[in-house]
Amino acid sequence: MSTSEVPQRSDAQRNRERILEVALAELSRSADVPLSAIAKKAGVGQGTFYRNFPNREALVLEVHRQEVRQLADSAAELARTREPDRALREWMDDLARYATAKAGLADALRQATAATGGAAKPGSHLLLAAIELLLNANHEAGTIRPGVTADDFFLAIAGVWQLDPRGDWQPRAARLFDLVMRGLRAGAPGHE
Amino acid sequence: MSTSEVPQRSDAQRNRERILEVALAELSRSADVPLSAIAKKAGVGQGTFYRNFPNREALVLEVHRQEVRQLADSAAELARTREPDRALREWMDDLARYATAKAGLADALRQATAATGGAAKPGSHLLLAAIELLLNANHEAGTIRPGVTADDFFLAIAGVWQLDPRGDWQPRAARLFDLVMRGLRAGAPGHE
DNA sequence: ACCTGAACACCGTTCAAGT
DNA sequence: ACCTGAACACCGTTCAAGT
Repeated sequence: MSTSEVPQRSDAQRNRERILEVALAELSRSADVPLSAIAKKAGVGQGTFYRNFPNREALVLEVHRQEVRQLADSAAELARTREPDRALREWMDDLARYATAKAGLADALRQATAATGGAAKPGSHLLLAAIELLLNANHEAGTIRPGVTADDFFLAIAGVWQLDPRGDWQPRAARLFDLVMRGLRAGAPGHE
Repeated sequence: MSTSEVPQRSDAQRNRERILEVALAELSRSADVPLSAIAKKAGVGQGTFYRNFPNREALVLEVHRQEVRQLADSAAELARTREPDRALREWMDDLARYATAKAGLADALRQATAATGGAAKPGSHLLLAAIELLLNANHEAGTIRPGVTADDFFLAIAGVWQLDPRGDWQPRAARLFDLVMRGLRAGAPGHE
């Protein structure tokens, strides 16, 4: 989709990039920065902002899409270069870092998708596919029980979105992941 | 606090109750109903609304407090009347029903508390204490491993807030709870 | 003591005018 | 083709005037 667009004028392209850059930084901090503040920091007028993103939701979804892609890439990379169980744990740690560093973005996404009644989150398919790589490697290695879907797993670690970025979230995250891993290992061939 | 207030004029009291009633219904549906719509449906002017709740956050927190109290009561009741493991599971089902029936409220709460940088959610202490009753009963019965705190447990089932109220959430919730229970049982004295 | 609704501020979104 | 900023609509919050 967005890769097959007509080439833009270079100044227009730079405007779009600057908006996204500023939006990522601002939304990570807080879900309710005014769009006018983002436009101003990016050095563009309101009109230019709305030319690129027709509304708040479109902006949030695009920022989210980029971030999710990185998480997916990271999962694929870990699945390729680490032992299965180590890969899974490291990716969970990545996710916890992401969820706490960009808590505002998660809120913004929830608001944006809730408003329209449920615009599918872009890239979630990509992310689930990458998680599946991690899970499959573990299934094959016998480190976790079969029959656990990427969706199951993602739901089980959803607690990361609840962690308080300003607090001492690391030990809470660690305890969550330990509990989930225990649940995944229970009944695995290479276990018990 | 709010129980030791000066008695209100009865019409004022009824106004407050009506506002809360309408707010619960509206916020359950969607987190971003205008406060003016709530005031209108409750049949009061803006001023009366703001006399009772100085801002959006105050309203959301109060509605949330009432709902959380019910969830806590339900946990205590189940802990008293059911076998430990059965009680825990039924309460999780309650929670899933709550989270899907009142999804908007959960969003509203997140927005309200995020806005002020982190107003403590009222009643969460109450809720965690009630969860502890459920967990302790299970620890004593040997149905789950010791060393799991109410906080751990609540984080592990946080996926309920991710369930789509318009979709087929029951099976997803069931799979989540099964996975969490497996994690809790692993290493329990009465197991393995 | 409590109520109402008009008034004000702020943010999302649009659009006329410019290059 | 793209940009700017003023203008408009809507919602949160306040407040003067009423009972």
